[in-house]
Amino acid sequence: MILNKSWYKKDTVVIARELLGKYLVHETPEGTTIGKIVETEAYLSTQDLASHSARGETKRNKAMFQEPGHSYIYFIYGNYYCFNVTTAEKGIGEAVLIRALEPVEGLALMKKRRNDMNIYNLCSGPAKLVIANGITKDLDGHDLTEHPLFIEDTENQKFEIIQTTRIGITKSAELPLRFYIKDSPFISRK
DNA sequence: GACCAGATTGTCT
DNA sequence: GACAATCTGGTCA
Repeated sequence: MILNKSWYKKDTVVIARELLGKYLVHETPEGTTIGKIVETEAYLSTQDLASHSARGETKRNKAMFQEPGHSYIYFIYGNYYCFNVTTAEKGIGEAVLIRALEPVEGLALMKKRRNDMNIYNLCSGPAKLVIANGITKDLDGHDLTEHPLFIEDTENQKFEIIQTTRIGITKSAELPLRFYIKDSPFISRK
């Protein structure tokens, strides 16, 4: 079942935790890929200088200020895209970065896109999972309750959640806003 | 118009 | 473990 709009109406940090274990599904002409979310990071509006929204809305981060439950995809380091789920009310500017997935379906397609045979290296990083799932900038601002890109609920699963500091940032690096499933071999970094 | 930092990855040591 | 590659948006260093 696709997570509906009302599911996204809660605190960004709560969503970051609850997205763990959910399925990210992308349907393309080449086939469908599904990955279980095993690692996320929350980016807040205020008191979070690492967030793109810290200095207000611009053309680039526009999607971040939409209603919750949309995608925010941005280009970084000249080569890569990162995929976020928007949260918080329209105009606030918060989001959850999806950092790693456990491949569930469409493994052959993911391998083809990633040019790599090792499943532990297919989606173990924010830019890697974007490539493996064929996500493009065209999907920036996409409503994640609609096809072809959406997040699906899963059966109740039991796992322990680890909360720690975020990765790859210099500002507000001390904030404990990163979450991942304990002992998952598919996360980006320990 | 120019300059610089950046929510990363792959490659080399 | 260290660092280069690569380019766009935001700021004016």
